[in-house]
Amino acid sequence: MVRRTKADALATKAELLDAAERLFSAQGVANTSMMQVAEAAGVTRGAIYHHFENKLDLIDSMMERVRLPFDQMIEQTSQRLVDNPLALLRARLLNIVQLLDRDPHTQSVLTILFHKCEYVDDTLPIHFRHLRARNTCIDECTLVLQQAIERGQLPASANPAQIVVSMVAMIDGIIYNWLLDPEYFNIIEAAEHALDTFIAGLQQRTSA
Amino acid sequence: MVRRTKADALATKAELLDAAERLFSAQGVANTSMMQVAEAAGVTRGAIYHHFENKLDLIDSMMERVRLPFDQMIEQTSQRLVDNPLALLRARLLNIVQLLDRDPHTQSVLTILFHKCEYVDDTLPIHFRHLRARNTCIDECTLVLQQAIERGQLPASANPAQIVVSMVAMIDGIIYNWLLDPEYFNIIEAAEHALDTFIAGLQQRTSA
DNA sequence: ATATAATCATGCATGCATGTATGTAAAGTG
DNA sequence: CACTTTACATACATGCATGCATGATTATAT
Repeated sequence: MVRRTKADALATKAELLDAAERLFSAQGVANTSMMQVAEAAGVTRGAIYHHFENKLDLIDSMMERVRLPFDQMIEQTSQRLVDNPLALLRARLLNIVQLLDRDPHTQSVLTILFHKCEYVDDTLPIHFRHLRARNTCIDECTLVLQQAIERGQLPASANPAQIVVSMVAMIDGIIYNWLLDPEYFNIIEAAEHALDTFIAGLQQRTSA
Repeated sequence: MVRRTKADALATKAELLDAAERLFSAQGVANTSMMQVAEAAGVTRGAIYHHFENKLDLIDSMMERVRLPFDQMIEQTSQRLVDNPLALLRARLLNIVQLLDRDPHTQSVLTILFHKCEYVDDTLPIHFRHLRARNTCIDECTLVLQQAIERGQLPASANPAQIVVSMVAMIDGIIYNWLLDPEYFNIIEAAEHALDTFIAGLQQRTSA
């Protein structure tokens, strides 16, 4: 087989990305060779170098396909909670783990980012995507928290930056541990319990 | 130089471990060759293979030197808080981040475990050490929480397993993010704030 | 219908990393 | 003072993985 049709080409490209996602999330990035990816996709290495410049470009394209949950959080959350900032914040953070719980692609990609990819200079563009998504998430949460303070849901003495660090760390930690062993606990229940308890603590400190 | 004295041999072995710790935490494990480690320690690769079987043995020996904070937590915490389980739990979890904040070796090793080491079959023995430490930490915290319930600090309806997942995830997330950028926030303050707020939430739910 | 360009396969060159085998000179041992 | 072992250095063999260059064949455009 040579020169398949344009639609076929797109199909093989997608299969290459699928294979990369599977292998990287299963064996690790550095531990997976281009040859393994090609074989898993049913082609040779030549096909990869036709569609992608190199390994990093392959990874980058693979990431490009999925919207990281931190990104998706912002647009997805309903607007009708705007008069209840604290509930909005809770809903948005929960949306992150809900997306992760339901979408296998997100699971694979986040597994790669958290556990199957060394954080080194070579792979910096990969992690930039991760960091950028998290930073916008942090900024967004900070804004919502300030609204919560303005509306009296939290005391004026509350430190939004400090609170956001705690809440994002909580979600990150839950995701980190759940990806290590998804059978160990239910991520939705864990996130709800953690968020609700933490928010309850914030509100108690309001009245204190 | 050939055949230095026995004391010198121990010194070079220590320098090899130091070099490995520095390079692995800076460049990643898979991205660092035995030659780089040897050069950084001022010897050749032959020296490494004399002291260690292979790369994995080198990493394992490097980990063996430090006690992971989750391990250290158990023995270190004072016993006089035994009549206040909740305070004991808080102290123990805080001890983890305090050790991390103060000890550079712990910082390097945890950086490797969290960010500079792919979680793959080849490096499984490495992560086993991490997981084992965390599991004993979880078990210990669960016990303390049950005591807190018995003493009425928490309602009988509280789910210790659920609470532990949240608290450990919180600490994990804080460590994870702090290691990414230690300048971004103060880890002690963040951990205290997160723990206190969460515990306050637990207690509020007690009275509810 | 012809020229062009796309889609991949194949082969090669190169470099790097690992592991091992061997050499060597001094330290340890009696 | 033998002579054995230790602590490394040096050298080699091997295997991969990458990147590129080229080839083959057909879709596609004009």
